[in-house]
Amino acid sequence: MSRELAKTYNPGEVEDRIYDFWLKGGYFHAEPDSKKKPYTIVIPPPNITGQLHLGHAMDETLQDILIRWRRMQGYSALWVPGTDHASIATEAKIVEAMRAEGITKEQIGREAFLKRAWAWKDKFGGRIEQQLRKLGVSCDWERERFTLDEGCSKAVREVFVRLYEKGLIYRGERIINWCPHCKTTISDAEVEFEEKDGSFWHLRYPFKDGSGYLELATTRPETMLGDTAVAVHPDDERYKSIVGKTLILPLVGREIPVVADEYVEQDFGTGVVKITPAHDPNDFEVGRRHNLPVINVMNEDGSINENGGKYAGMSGLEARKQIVKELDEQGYLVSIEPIKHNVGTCYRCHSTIEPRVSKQWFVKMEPLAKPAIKAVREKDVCFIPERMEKVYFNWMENIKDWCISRQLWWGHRIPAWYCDDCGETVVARTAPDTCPKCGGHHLHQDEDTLDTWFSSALWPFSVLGWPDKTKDLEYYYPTNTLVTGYDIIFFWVARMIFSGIEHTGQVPFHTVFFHGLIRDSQGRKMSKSLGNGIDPLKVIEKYGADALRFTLITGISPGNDTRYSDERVEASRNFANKIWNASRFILMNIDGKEVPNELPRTLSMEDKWILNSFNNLAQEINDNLEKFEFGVAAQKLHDFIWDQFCDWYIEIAKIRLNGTDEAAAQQVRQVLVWVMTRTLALLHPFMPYITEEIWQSLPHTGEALVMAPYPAYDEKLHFAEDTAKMESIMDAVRGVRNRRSEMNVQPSRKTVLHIATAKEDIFRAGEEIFKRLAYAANIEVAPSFSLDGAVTIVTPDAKIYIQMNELVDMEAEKKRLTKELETAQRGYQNAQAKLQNEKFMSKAPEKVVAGVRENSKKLKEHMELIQSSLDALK
RNA sequence: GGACGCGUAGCUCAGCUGGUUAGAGCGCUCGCCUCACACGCGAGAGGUCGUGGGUUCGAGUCCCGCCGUGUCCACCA
Repeated sequence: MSRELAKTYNPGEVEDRIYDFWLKGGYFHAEPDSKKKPYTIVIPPPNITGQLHLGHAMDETLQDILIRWRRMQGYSALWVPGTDHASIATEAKIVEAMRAEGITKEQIGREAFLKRAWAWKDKFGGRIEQQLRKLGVSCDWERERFTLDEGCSKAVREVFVRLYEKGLIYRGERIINWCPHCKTTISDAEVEFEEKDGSFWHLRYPFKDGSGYLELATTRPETMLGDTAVAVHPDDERYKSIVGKTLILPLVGREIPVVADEYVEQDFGTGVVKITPAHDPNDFEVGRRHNLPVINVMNEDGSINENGGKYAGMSGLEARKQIVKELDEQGYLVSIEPIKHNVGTCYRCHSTIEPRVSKQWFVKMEPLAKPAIKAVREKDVCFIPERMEKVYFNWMENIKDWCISRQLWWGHRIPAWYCDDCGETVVARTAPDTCPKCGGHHLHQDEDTLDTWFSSALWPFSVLGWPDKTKDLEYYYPTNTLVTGYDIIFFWVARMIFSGIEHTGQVPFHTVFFHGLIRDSQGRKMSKSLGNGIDPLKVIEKYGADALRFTLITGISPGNDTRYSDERVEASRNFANKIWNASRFILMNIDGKEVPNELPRTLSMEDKWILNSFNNLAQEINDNLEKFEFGVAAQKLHDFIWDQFCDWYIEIAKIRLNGTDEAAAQQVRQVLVWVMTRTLALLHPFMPYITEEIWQSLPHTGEALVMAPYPAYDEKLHFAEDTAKMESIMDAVRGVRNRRSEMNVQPSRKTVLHIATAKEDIFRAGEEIFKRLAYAANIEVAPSFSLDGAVTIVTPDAKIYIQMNELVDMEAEKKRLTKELETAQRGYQNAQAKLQNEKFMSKAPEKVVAGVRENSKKLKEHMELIQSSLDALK
């Protein structure tokens, strides 16, 4: 076969073709196999409304590396893909699209709305999956899931009913976070605090008995409409006498008591707090302790309701203005103080959250959190990096009940029915026909849906078939590794852990790998508002998926953020091109020849050296992947391929390839093919496309690299002696190149090298290497030479003379040698100081002492050789 | 208020349980279109590892203080 290969790698031509090849081969599909060990990852399901961004790209790349690696190692590696219905985000988008058409969801009703939503899902749900494929991810697409599909929905209902029956789900009136824009509750985790400029209104409330006023301050004056008390600290001497007295609420006229409660901070403000149980979580608690009435003064859209008297109908802001104005007019406003304070906002739309009392469904968290804390503490679930545990513990140990009902339509409808006849609440897996209490037939289902995260919390087992006892569940669960960003540790990771333990009796995964976030080249978070987002698909189009993948993992370390820049992708693209050209070189040299993919019987020094290096590499890559050190693994692969294989081995291989000895040429061809194909295997999880493409064109066994065995350390490839020899020669070559470069000798000018060494055999064997890589006309090797006026190079094992008298600047040469001597002397003295240090000798480990001793000896010899060169110049 | 991360070459970052002379990519300088690759080859310059102490035979690495920077949690009306 003869193929003209382009000088540069063209990913666009390769990627789709290779991906199709993988799909046709069914390589990504996994089934339970008793002969194999399972390895499972479930994808963090992206939102159906979402577009692929760099965060996904990194997340998926890391998972794909793990899955491909384990698959090649012989595991039954399953990667379950899927998407999340993302109730609040999706519903917002659909409502927005409807607004463009001039319709609201209320107008069309629930059923029609859901019809639209599913149509939306069908239209856009596939988009992100197609985008994922472009990255080269090896998900088992036959098992694709959706959080709102039948199986997941069944799991959701099952969980809800079980928790309800255990008393861990309840419905009650509590203070919840209300988003007036999304018109739904959100959980505490979904509230983001933002520092904003605000005002502190100092007010005074009059005593009923006319004995004056009590001064207090508030940041939300409009909530006074719902005030049902004023509180002071029980130990506060200033106010002890007034506890129990009655105040008249200005503007409203309601009589409210002064209560004593420890919640009040004496040193803050005036030490007096107005209590609005319906609109502040702390006030709610105070209200409970003192049996205060709860007066809700707010509508769903944040406007004032009928409890607000004449302010009813005004928006929150309007009411605030009007109330402040009237308070001022009537002498109740003391002062206005500007302050900065944290305001809770909705994580989706960033509207200010209005806390208000409402009847909602909650999950009782404490009993669920306890075993989940234990599982992480006892390392049944390991966090990488470990420090993320602290964040988790801090949250779990202070956990509050989880508000799970949402006033949305797109989501899992709460499986609760209310009897219109007797008011009974029925929670069931399927819709009940009759009320179990009164036998009535008039039941209506709760209008609300569940928090999106309620279904994603079940993802690791719902996608495997739970609550049914499936083969998949038995074989693939618990899953092995969860890969995600540290930003969703509360939303998702924590909730999966307690859900897994509660419902399956097992942790959902044994390891959580937290990667960092990707920032822009200036270190800023990528966001729509900044417009600094990068479209991974455009990057792939320009540089290739492999280049993007490699960029996203080079230099990363667990849990730390990284910066994206085009320059870094270019570097990865260049690396891909380097590999491409190395393979082009090999293909060129085996073209038309029968080259088996096996090691030849005899191996040269350099063959053994490269095999030894490759072997160490295999060991290191496996070790680093076990430790999730992706950045280190990528670096090692890069260095081996570029520095060792291309820059040295291929260059040296040319000697035999272009020589007259056909047996030797065949030998080196085999080594090239052997090392290249296995290096491609090592690299495959990182850069799947180019490696598969090249591997297919080289002699190989097996039908696809994606299923080829992953190289591991092999004792038979350990060649210490030849590696040391090769290093000696490489040192000498580098030394000669260095000297020639310093002296500006043209590469075309070949010179004779006189090599004085005790290891004559080694250097004689390297003759051709010197000729090719060190511009030698030929070499002379002997224990010593007596040459005048030559430039000398001193390496650990040799002293090399280059005879170029006319080019030698004696003074410069002297200076250089003196400097080199000084460096060596410093090192030697350093080593000697250690060897003479009794404490070092007695306390340092044997290995370290031996190392220093060896080093000291070498430096001594080195110094002597330099000295002799210096002497020769005089 | 609490917790955590980061501060290493001009830039972006590695550096695992402390152990010889601290690394890479990009950028820069010099020389090369050497028959795989100029998305390349060879060579080079460039670092008091934020700072002050401490532990140790030995600290970029461990401990404490400080400075700068970033993030998370809590939230005082």
